[in-house]
Amino acid sequence: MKNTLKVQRAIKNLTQAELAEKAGVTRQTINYIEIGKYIPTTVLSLKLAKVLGKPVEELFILEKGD
Amino acid sequence: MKNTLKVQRAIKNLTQAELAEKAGVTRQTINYIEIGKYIPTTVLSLKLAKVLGKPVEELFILEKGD
DNA sequence: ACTTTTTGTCAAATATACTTTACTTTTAGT
DNA sequence: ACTAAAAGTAAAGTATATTTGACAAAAAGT
Repeated sequence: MKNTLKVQRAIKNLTQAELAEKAGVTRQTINYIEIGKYIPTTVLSLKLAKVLGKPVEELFILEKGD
Repeated sequence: MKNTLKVQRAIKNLTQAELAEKAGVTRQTINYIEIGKYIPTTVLSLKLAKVLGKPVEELFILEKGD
């Protein structure tokens, strides 16, 4: 699964730390998700979608292997 | 977080086992998610959304405590 | 009532999300 | 070049998602 977090963050002009705070997780969690090391739970992806103003499907995209 | 899986399954006339198979997980996983015992990963909720033909936000809804 | 399908549940094992703390590297601003 | 902010990374610990196998309860079909 790939994601567009970096771009969406840029659009909203948010740092990883700021996004983390708004989503209620740590900065490292956001960093790892952005890099693809972690797959977030659905609760977290819904929160990120809410904060970033985009549907989950625009933030996270399934890939071949998934 | 609450979910509408049971209703969506009914609309598509799918058993838990059938939905599980289409999503590539076990029947127990679907059962636990439906009952609220498990929060699925984003990969799984995207797959469920795909199979059920509804956006993630319609299948899973954030609640107060989340 | 009987049988079959579907759903609920449990326990043990494995994988991985998330936290905390801390340090390094990169980027941006002056 | 210097400084500060932002992003990347890592290890250890905790929590929880998912699997497997198996059985009980409930629902549906005949």
